[in-house]
Amino acid sequence: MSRESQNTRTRILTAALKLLETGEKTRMTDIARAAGISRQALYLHFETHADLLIAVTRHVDELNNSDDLLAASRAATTGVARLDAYIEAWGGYIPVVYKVAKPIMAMAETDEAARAAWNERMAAMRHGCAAAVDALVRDGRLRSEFDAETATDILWAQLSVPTWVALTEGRGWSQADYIARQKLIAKRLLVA
Amino acid sequence: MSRESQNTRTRILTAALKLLETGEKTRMTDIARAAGISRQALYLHFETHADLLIAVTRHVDELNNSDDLLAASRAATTGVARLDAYIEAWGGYIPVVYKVAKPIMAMAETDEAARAAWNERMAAMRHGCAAAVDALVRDGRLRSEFDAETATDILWAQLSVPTWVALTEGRGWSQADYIARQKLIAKRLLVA
DNA sequence: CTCCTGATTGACACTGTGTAAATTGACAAT
DNA sequence: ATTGTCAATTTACACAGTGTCAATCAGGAG
Repeated sequence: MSRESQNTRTRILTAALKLLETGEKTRMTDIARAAGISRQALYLHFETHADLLIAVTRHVDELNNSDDLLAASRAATTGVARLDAYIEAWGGYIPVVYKVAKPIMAMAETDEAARAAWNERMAAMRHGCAAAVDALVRDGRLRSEFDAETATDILWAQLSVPTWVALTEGRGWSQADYIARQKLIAKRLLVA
Repeated sequence: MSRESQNTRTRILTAALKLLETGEKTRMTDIARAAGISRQALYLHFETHADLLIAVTRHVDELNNSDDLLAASRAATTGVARLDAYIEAWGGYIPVVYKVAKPIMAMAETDEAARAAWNERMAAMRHGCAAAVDALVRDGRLRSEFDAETATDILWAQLSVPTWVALTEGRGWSQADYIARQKLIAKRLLVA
């Protein structure tokens, strides 16, 4: 809790983040070595491995002012503009958060805390989708074949991290391709 | 290789499949106990845990005559009919294969053999998507905003297992909803 | 000086995968 | 009936990684 321990905590988060970004292993041993402390000392700052990685994602959110991302799309006037802005914002943030999110997604299979943290994140993302869909509804421009909730589900799945991974890492889409095509897809699916 | 060992091998696969289908743990110990042999004896039949699970997926494919699934969509005359038939066939097969595929997907993060097996499966699935898109091209009904390869990528990502998981398990879509909506989505995205 | 706090070290428990050596058991050949 | 063979099996072990515990050290605040 002291100033000193805060520094160490930040040092750990920074070291772990660096490992994650360079794609290196992030076992407790590796993180400890990277942070210049003993493995056991990590447990003074974080309950478990999962808790540490979750804290890193929060740290990344802070470093990138992730809240500001939503502000941009909220500022849009029309529903269509808002949809575009949201895809631009979230789609651009995925590559930033992915390297940190990847081990958490993997852990989510077995670890309850990791699963909860990831679900929370996905719920927040769906919230953004719902806001865009609602804006379309207000403009009277949501396609009639889907109700608002179904449309939100579709957009949410379309913008999910696994889909991004499949198209960029799996199929070689550039980030620019990804954003441009997702905008096209979303408009075709949802906008009347 | 003997008749006897084939029986044991099949017994192991059957036991493992049953565990997977009931959602129980599938550590080597669990599979061995379910098959009525010692854990170590499993290694006489399968090199590693991953190899065993991969063999189970192949076993499932055989039990369900997975090749016949494609036959149905190949028989379709028009491109649109083929697209529908493919979504029906593959979309219906996902819940069958998912319970077995899930641990393989999880293992794919760390295990090379699991990753290769899963990638192969996804490549085969994409092949089916490509065939449907090509049929649309032949009919001159593929939307002009995407070329055939991009359209295939989009369909492939749309029909991916993670997307199915998100919409059914994550959002509560029934299997019937899933199939019907995916058909709508695919037609809207790809058919002129 | 003493107390407090964070960090360190070394040892250990636990889970799960994979390996090695010794043993069993069935069956065929003589 | 005896022996040899070979697959199948079991007991025991090695290894990696997480998390826990106890004893100790170093430095600053009172």
